[in-house]
Amino acid sequence: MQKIFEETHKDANSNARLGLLSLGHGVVETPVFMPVGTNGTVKGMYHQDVEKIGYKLILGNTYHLYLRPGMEVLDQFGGLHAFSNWKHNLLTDSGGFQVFSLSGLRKISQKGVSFQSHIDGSKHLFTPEKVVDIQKVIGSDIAMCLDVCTPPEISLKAATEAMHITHSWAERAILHRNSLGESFRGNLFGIVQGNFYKELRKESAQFFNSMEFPGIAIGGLSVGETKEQFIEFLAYTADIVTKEKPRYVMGIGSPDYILEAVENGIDMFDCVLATRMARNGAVFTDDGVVVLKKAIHKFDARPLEEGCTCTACTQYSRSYMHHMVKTGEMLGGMLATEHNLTYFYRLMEKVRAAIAEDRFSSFKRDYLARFYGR
RNA sequence: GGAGAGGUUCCCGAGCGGCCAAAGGGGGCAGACUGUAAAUCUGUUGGUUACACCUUCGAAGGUUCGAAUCCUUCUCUCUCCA
Repeated sequence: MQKIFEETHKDANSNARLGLLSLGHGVVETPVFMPVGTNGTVKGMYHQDVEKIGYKLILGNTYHLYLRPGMEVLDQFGGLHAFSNWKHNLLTDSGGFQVFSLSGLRKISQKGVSFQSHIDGSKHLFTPEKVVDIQKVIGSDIAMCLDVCTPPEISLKAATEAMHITHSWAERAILHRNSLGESFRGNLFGIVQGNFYKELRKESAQFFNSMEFPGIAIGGLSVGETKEQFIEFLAYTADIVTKEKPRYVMGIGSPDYILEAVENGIDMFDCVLATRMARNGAVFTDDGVVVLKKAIHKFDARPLEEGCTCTACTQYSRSYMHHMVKTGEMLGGMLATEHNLTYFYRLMEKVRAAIAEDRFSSFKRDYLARFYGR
């Protein structure tokens, strides 16, 4: 197994760390936030602008891309990089989360997960092997194992069963990856599950520590639990997952969740929040979230955030952004998305600088105090 | 001048004797959004001393136990004919 991660600095007063993640389409500095581009596009953004902000690693989604445009199209174009003209790294989620969020349409068995398309209702089966195959065609630099993600407050029995299926699927995914040899060029990551039971989290983390995965994700968080639960289980799980490999918490977040993860030594995270909230008219700033549709911005000539380099902040006022949002113009969502992605990129730059200077914990405390207006 | 249609809560618009403070949109306001079935969804939108009362369906008067709904007059708008 090839080593793709190198820790370059460890914060003196917390578990936060800096690292370099070497992937098929370039090196990525960690901790890193990855924008989500489910359908081969970060909604509302040109790839060139995502790149210009500085992002070198974005997400795609196996489930969505498999349904549309389908494997034949992606195969013809030689993968998603060429098809979507994205020159940097791609991480694809396995569809495990869709298995969870589209739960009304799916059925899980030891064999795999059968589900109905949310688009046309057609029936499909995902097995751990098939999901590896799909991500091979997509050309993912990081591919995720098919897993079973579960919501909070399920029984120990149900959580155990879901975890065991996740583990057996991981073993099969590894075997299948190995059988593909050189033709599978991505890095297959395992996903720790275990719901909100510490004994299961421990078992799952140890299981994945022992497996031949180049990176490990902590899954099953940010699925509807309280923030206290999130913090508790993040810290507990992160403490057990090996520090030799890149560690990825899936599906976060907001600045508080991200900083919490970084403090626990997490290297990677992705979230739709930045882009979705932008499309719904809310932008992030160091002073908190600004809801653009509010009348308070109607005559405000200031930019969204002083000093921000994005298009909205350098060329338009809050008043204009308010107008864009109120009128439902496409440009509003586009500008807000670019702003939010710029915001999160700069936040991560500040995070990395703080770690480099061994002051992450105070940075986190001060940042959140300002963000939440205290 | 003649004939017809119509004036409903911020706007459009349903209602055509009681279940109407009045459907449904829109707009406004508030909230949610965390491995994207989301440029989406939810709540709220006359007043108050609030499981009740008050004011409200162009205006005034009338019929009725009861009227946004029926009658009379007035007023305004629109369409057609002169």
